[in-house]
Amino acid sequence: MPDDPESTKPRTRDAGATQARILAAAKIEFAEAGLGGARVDAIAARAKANKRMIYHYFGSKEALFQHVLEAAYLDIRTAEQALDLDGLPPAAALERLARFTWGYYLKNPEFITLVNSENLHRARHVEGSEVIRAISRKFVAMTESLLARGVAEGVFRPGLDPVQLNITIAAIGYYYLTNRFTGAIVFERDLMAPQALEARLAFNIETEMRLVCRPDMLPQDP
Amino acid sequence: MPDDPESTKPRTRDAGATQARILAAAKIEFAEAGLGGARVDAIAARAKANKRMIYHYFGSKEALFQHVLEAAYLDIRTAEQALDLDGLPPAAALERLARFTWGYYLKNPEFITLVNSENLHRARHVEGSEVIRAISRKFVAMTESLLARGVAEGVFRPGLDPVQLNITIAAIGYYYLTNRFTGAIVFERDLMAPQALEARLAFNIETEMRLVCRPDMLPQDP
Amino acid sequence: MPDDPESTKPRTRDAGATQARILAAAKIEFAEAGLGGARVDAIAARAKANKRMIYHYFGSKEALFQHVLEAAYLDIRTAEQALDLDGLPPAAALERLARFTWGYYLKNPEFITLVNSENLHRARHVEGSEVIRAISRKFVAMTESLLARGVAEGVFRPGLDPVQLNITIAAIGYYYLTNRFTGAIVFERDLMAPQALEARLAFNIETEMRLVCRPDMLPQDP
Amino acid sequence: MPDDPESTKPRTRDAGATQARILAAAKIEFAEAGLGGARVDAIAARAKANKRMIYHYFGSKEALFQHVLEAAYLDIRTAEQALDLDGLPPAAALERLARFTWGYYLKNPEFITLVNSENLHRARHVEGSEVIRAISRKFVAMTESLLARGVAEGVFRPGLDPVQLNITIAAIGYYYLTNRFTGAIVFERDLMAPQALEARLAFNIETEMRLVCRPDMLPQDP
DNA sequence: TATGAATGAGTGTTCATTCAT
DNA sequence: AATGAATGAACACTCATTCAT
Repeated sequence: MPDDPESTKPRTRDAGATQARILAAAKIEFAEAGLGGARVDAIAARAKANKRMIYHYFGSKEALFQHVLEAAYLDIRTAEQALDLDGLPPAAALERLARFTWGYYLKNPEFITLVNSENLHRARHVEGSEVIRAISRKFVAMTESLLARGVAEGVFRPGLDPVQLNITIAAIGYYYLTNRFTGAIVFERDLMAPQALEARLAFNIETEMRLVCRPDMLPQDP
Repeated sequence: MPDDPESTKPRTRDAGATQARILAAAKIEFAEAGLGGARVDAIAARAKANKRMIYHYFGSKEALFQHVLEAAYLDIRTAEQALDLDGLPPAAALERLARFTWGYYLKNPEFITLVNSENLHRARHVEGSEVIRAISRKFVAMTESLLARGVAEGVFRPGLDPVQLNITIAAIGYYYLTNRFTGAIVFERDLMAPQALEARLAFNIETEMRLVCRPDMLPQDP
Repeated sequence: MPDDPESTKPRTRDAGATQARILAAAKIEFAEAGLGGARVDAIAARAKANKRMIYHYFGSKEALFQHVLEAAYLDIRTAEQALDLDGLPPAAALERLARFTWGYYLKNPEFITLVNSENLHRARHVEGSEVIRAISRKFVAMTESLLARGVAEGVFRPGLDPVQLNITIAAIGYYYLTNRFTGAIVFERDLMAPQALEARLAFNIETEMRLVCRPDMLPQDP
Repeated sequence: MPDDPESTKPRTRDAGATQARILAAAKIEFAEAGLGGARVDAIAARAKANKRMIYHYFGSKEALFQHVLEAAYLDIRTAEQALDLDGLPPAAALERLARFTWGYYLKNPEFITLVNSENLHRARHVEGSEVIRAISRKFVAMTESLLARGVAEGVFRPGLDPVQLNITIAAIGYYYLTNRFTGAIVFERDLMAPQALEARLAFNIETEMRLVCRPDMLPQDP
């Protein structure tokens, strides 16, 4: 039987493919229900794999969660590194980072839920991951060098802590999206309407620019 | 036997007290484990109440969760209303709101976890609460009038959306705290050290001030 | 406040009335759900009495069931004795008994369910009731004397066992009604339609007449 | 290890056998305690199966009850079809049916309790079963053709409703057996003594013959 | 007499995980 | 490599009954 890339049915005896299907299924399930709420049966069903395979390849539900988390962090950090901020003027680079972060959260909503779940469990699963530690360092370094460059060029305010900046960039997008359900009720507004998303992105960029840029380098208000 | 106010043992035959103990215990348990992870047995044990009482008074685990959520929202919104922002100059009022929000999250960490849990469940339990809807309106109105006053006095930038501002004020504190566990690993820093908390509060105030105030009204950098 | 006989609310401090309400409620609940399925809470609610009263007056759920059963047997046996079969010619008396039995089951459907429930429990609750034993003797004696009279008058066949006759009279009505739900499906017919009930009664009388009367004393078929 | 057909212990990894053991255990438990009184734990223990398997194979206690009921109806109806009434003269065929019905109830006492339980629940579980509807039709057809044949041969009375006849045949056996416990008290007689059973069967046949046969075709009384 | 609070043992059901093939 | 059967511990929830007033 020839390879059928369209099919979602298990290609019998293809270890790599089975693992990939399980990981993909687990990402969805964990994102929808959290670590505690996720069901191993549901993951197996979604992956069109035998439940036993999950244990064969990953050992336990928690270990699988760890794998999923690691992959998630790897994915966002890799995409960030590909932004090539160095090739842009500092202010433009900052905006690109801001847009990317927002866009990534929007396109990968599981990332947010996974991180929330992991924090509910006090980062137990991420703690031992050397991979995550390594890529995180590069992530901070990226903002650090961007800030330094901006200051050197006289565009950014000096003295800003790159960690605080990173946290803030993440926060203003992440919070809006993770709390979109209660937010819709508290603020009586459809926070996910296209216009609303656009407005939030603009507001976030404004926030970041005013935080980072020297006031005299800001575009004038109309 | 005289009243023993110190005792956590059930004061027999006191319906109100039992309900209160159950609610308090539930808040802790739900905050620690989320809705799905919370155990009714654990809540009963913590409340030093019989499990049956939970069902007697609240009907179900989910209904109890709803009660806890409602109480949580009521608490923060009530405290906000007590801030008396109207009695302060706009910038000072904004700072007070910023400090309060940060302080409330710090002192009531369950609030954050409860809200996270509710959003994992798509705000299903908060949806029908007219109480929450009502107090939320007053909350938005408060910021709205603060913004208007600041603009009128020439201190704040015009055109700011009070909802976006509220979200941002919440976001930059909430995110830092809810993700403090993964954050500690990603940023290789103890985010909960007293100094770190102080620094974050200062950074947040700075962020908000620059966002809201007219640049010429900001204190000069050294 | 004057007595309000219409009210179903408990007349405070009226022991007899409370007991009666509890018994009535229990009869309905036991009939609907059986001994095992009946809920003490439901009985209390239906009786608009405090649950504690059930235990005060009857001691336990099972004891209450026993009371209900005893009352039920007493009721049907008393009504039977009031038929005054002796005042009628034998064949007419037999028909009256047949009609009464059918009518009683129809008007008191709980009786059937109670008896079923008691038999599921191997007559444990009825076993010790001297009342039931006593009235039962009179019940059998009634048929016995009817049969004897019919034989003496040359209308009934000799040698019939009054116990078998009693059982048969009960059976052909009781079975039809207790199994009316599965019966409706098996026989694809609405067994409870007025016409169907009439037809069954006629069929039962026919069965009993042919069983008891001498063939030559039967009305000729058309 | 060789097959041990004597053993009631689970032959490991045999799905069909496990299902069969569960069904058999459930039949006994449901018959003894009714649907409500039956305990899933008890069924599992009796079946020497893990409780989880009951849910794996049958989904729920109620679904299991439905399976048991369906099997019970299938069993009696299949046995009836095997009676080959067509091969006998009408009166003999009627007697064979009467003897079979009585014998089946005696040998399968669970059947009666299951049907009682199902009627307590208003035939909820049997309602949707197309299987039961189909075999029931054949059952009625059987008596229908027997009656027609008997009339054609001049042995049976014309105009008898086969449904009423079926109900009566069932009733006079079923009622005697299902109410044997209260019956023993009411009639102060051991209704299950071998002689008593024999006498009842004879009485029932007599009842049915007199009901169905033309009076002149009945054997003369001594 | 009457009440509502409280309880412990149990219900049906679910789950992550392991076994046998 | 892959599968479906099997398990035991737990889980949310229920119930008859008793306690305190």
